[in-house]
Amino acid sequence: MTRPTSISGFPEWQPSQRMVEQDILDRLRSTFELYGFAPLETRAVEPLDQLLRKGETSKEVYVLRRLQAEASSEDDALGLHFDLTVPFARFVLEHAGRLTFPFRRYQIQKVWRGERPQEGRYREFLQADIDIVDRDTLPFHYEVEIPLVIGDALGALPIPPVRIQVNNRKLCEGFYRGLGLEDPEAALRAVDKLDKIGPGGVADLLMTTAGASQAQAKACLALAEISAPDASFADAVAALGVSDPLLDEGLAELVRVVEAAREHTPGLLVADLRIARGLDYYTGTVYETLMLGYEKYGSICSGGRYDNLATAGADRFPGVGISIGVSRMLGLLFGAGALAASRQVPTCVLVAVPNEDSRPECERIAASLRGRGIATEVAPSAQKYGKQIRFAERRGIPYVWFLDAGQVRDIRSGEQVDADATSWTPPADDLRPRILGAS
RNA sequence: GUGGCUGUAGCUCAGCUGGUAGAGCACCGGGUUGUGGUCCCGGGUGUCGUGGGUUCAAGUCCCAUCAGUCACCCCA
Repeated sequence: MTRPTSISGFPEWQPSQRMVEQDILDRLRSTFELYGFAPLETRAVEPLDQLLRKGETSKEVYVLRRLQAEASSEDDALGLHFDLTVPFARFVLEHAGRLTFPFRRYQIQKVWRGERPQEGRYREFLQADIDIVDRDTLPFHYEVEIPLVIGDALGALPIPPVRIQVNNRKLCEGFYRGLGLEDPEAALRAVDKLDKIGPGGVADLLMTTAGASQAQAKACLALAEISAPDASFADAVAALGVSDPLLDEGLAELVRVVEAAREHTPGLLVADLRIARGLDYYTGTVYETLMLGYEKYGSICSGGRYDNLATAGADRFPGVGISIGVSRMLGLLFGAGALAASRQVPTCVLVAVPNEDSRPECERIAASLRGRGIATEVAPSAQKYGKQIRFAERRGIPYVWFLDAGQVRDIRSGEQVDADATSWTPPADDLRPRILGAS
């Protein structure tokens, strides 16, 4: 049989990496719950029409089909969800009667997209998503809160510092409207490419795809180039001399987001009027997040305000949410050698086995340590002690227990002390694997 | 999904214009009838991504495919 190989876009971490991931998920969960978000898991599949409802390109959705199924009815076709926001919107509509609003939930699950994989881009990946929805109307202050939660959540991780870039759809659309542009959506898409194709490229695109005149393109670019860590961006926008009610509304909102973040975590957030976001369902604040030093990898966490995602008949559930690309974040940092676990296994203590007759006694030692929360395993065979120490060393297990000597050895320092299995405790730092990264 | 680049040992790589594979590190065994990491001696551990083709002969040339990566697209 030929050796199996990996499948493009479906990453599998090594156990030591999975320990890092689990640690990170624990911390995210902890922060989310600290803010009162309730856990939710939705099924992996949604009806295809639900998934494609919001203009998603159908090509990137994996469709579910049984091997034996006849190539027939596409009405009941199922697809794997490509994000957690759309399934959540469906869940809210379906269970609105049982939920209390405003409803805030976090959801950490795999999602699937049929895109061409690259570094940090996968076909199966993990997202950690938070959303707040309310019935009929959603107070604006939740758009202020979301980036603060994320700032805390990411700030508690052993990753480089992050910068959340924020913009507001109302601001952009109001500006474009005030400018007299026909197609604000096209203008947004063009402006979004500023980093990639530069001002000249964006100007061309604005004129060819958004029907902008040279003057209008110039104004759009001037807007897009505005960026500030505080409310000063509002003056810069005002100086462009465009007036529109929606623009004013967006400006006021963005000022509130920026100022609140400045108080909560200075340096966390910056108003960046080039941020557009491809998704068309955003209607207010939009967020993107870069890791400092890893800007070229793009956003690891994005989201925004949406007003029409969870809507059915007269029921409207506007929401705001953001999603951390856990797999992307980890993949990039693993690849850069910027994140690792201090050992390959959870084991803290290896009990050396002097001879097989003593194995039961070794197991008793191990049980005693485990009983006090110390991860312990017993050596696989009664080899020479050197070999057993090596077994521990190769896995990064910090301590080896010697039954006959009644001692435990820190194999990193070589320090060996008398120890009693009913009372010995390792330093807190050694109890579990440490995560080595930029924290 | 479209196009480009890459694919040799666990890792980093060498292998010229075709002549059945090498280095460093890692790893394994021994020196050390039992407390490792230094040192000494010994060991290549490999379907040259995979499958075809050309050839007397393919790691090397051709085709396909898979995987990785980059750009487009899109986005976490």
